[in-house]
This record gives sequence, C-alpha cells and structure tokens, in this order.
Amino acid sequence: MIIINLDVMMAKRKMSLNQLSEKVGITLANLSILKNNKAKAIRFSTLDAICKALDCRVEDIVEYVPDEKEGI
Amino acid sequence: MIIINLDVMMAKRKMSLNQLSEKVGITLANLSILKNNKAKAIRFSTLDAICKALDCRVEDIVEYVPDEKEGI
DNA sequence: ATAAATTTATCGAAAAACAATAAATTTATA
DNA sequence: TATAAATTTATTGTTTTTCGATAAATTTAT
Repeated sequence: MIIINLDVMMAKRKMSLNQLSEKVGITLANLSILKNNKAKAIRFSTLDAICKALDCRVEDIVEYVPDEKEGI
Repeated sequence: MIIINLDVMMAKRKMSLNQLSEKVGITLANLSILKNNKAKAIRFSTLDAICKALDCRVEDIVEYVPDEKEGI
C-alpha cells in the first residue's frame, strides 16, 4: 500500500493546504484528495512541485507499506 | 525533477525487466517506458506492485532531484 | 552470426488527474 | 457559542496519461 503523508512536512514548513496548493499549482480540492489518500495516481510534475514547495524528498511524503502476510 | 531508477534494485534482486514485468503485472513495454523516465505519471497500484516485487522502499526507486538554481 | 533482452512506436480504450465550482464539514478563534 | 477560516467532499466536464496489445527496431549477450 502506498501512503501519502503531507501533514508532517506541512507542519514543519508551517504551511497550510491553501498555501501549498498555490505553490504547487493545483486546486485546493484536488490537493486535499491527494492528501487524504483518495487519489489513485499522481503526475510526476505534481510530485515534483510538492517536493519543491515543501523542500523535501519523495520519501518524506510517500511511503510504501507492505501488507503484512506471508514472509513477515 | 522526479527520477525513476529501477536498475539498482533490479540488479540487487537479480531480476530482468521481463521477470519484473510479470511480477508487477504490467507489460514489458510499459515497464520499460517507466524505467527510462518516459512516463509522466504513475498509478499507486503500479508503484505498490513494483515496491512489492523488488521488496524495496519508494525512495529506492523514485527520487526528487531539485533543479540547481536560486538558493543552492 | 544468432538469440535474447530491451527499447521504441502505434493505436485504442479505460482510468484518472485536474479545473472549476459549490456545498458540507471540521477546526480555530474572538 | 457564534462566527470565520480552513479543509473535506461532491459534481461535472475536459484533458491527460496509463496501460494493454502488438510489432518493429535496437541493443546486449552468447
């Protein structure tokens, strides 16, 4: 499972969703969807813009969480 | 700029593109496009499958490279 | 040279981003 | 607690892009 977590970096940068959406260049509504893990894909241009806006690495905001099961 | 790099992990797992495409469940052609940074977006389901197939983290295969310029 | 692996190219279909907008909900604050 | 601000959710339409299927071209290995 892929998890998006913008909260930590947003807090660190003291940035609101509104501010972030402006910096990133996508609408508040769509950024909210992304933030709440309702999106099913992402354009690299968007991911790039987010990393840039939050001045962070990819791993600061997107994580792969293996589903527990076989081979723990 | 967002960079996809599958080579390192593929080497580590001694896995060919062909094998990976089968494990991931997308065609060889499309995986090649992704591997060579020709894709403009990615579905989380695909990213998830790749991390699973290569047993690695997101940051092992996708990286944000800030463009040098202002504020170095 | 031959085979295997990978890349590139088409085409079409399905999926999904994203904009624009508005309403609902949650959270903060005076 | 009333009000405002921030965030989430919903809807509709457009556009973009994935991805499958397939084949050809190219590169790499044997």
